[in-house]
Amino acid sequence: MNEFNNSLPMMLYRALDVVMPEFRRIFLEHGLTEQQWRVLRVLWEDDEQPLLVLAAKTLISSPSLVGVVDRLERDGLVKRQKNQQDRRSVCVTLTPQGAKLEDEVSAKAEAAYQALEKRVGRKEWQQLMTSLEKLAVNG
Amino acid sequence: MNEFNNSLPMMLYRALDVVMPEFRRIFLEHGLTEQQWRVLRVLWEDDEQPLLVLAAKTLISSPSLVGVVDRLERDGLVKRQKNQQDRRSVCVTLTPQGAKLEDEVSAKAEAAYQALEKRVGRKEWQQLMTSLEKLAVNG
DNA sequence: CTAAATTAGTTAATATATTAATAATTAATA
DNA sequence: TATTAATTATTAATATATTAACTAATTTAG
Repeated sequence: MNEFNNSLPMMLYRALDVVMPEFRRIFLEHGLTEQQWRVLRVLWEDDEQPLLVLAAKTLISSPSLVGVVDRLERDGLVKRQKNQQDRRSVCVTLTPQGAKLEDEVSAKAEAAYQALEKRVGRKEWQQLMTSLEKLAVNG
Repeated sequence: MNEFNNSLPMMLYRALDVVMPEFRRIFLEHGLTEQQWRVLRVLWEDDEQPLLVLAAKTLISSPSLVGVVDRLERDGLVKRQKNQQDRRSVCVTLTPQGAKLEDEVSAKAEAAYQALEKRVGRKEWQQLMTSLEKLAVNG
């Protein structure tokens, strides 16, 4: 069992299991799922992006993202806009309501993130990030 | 964008996105999903385990695991057995068919895993594992 | 010993993931 | 330029994730 339990994929899954619940709880307090938050998080940084770009930046596959954006649109947080240059493309944009949500959520999320970083320790944090970076490249 | 893109959670997700597709392809060749494989993988190592223990070892939540075991049972790979000592508990057991599958899948999965380890490099691999281990503990 | 708290497994409701396929465009090429 | 190929978003089918609630069985506390 030890082998499987300590395999790289399981270690990665375990890391996420340890880290994410607190963030999800914060998101839920504002009626957001983790994926919905990811989309908003990207749009807050840089509004008005094609769905495909959004998919890449949020690491959400296109088929999944369609649904996520559907529900964000249903809740009045984003809207779809057709691109006139390339009519295949759809731009996702924040509504005023979606933009406003940033203030309410980001502070808490940022605080939790800082607390996590502190808990892990700066040195260990850097080591982990460096390793993950390398894996993403030559994995 | 850079901040979010390089946040710990996103780095972890990206690592999994890089690592898992190849394994999933192998599992799919044998009609298995990743989660179904995880359950079998644990049972191959140690057959006949309560659902709750299986949930812990596979990192699949109980509600999800119920469905995974349902489908494994539907496909004749495992069966449920009621525990007479504690009638709340349900033991999940391999069928002969489920046990047989090990030979067909494990070799390929193991080969892919070794290849990955080689690609990453022993030293970097160890570093990453150590970091993930620490995160799992004090994250 | 019994009522209350706990535990194992499950169901329910909703959201997301995965793979394959499709419609509508746009780009590429013979 | 008439087609073929590639691209963007989407749908479809199935499987899984998440949170809450619920049932049955077992413990625990009083």
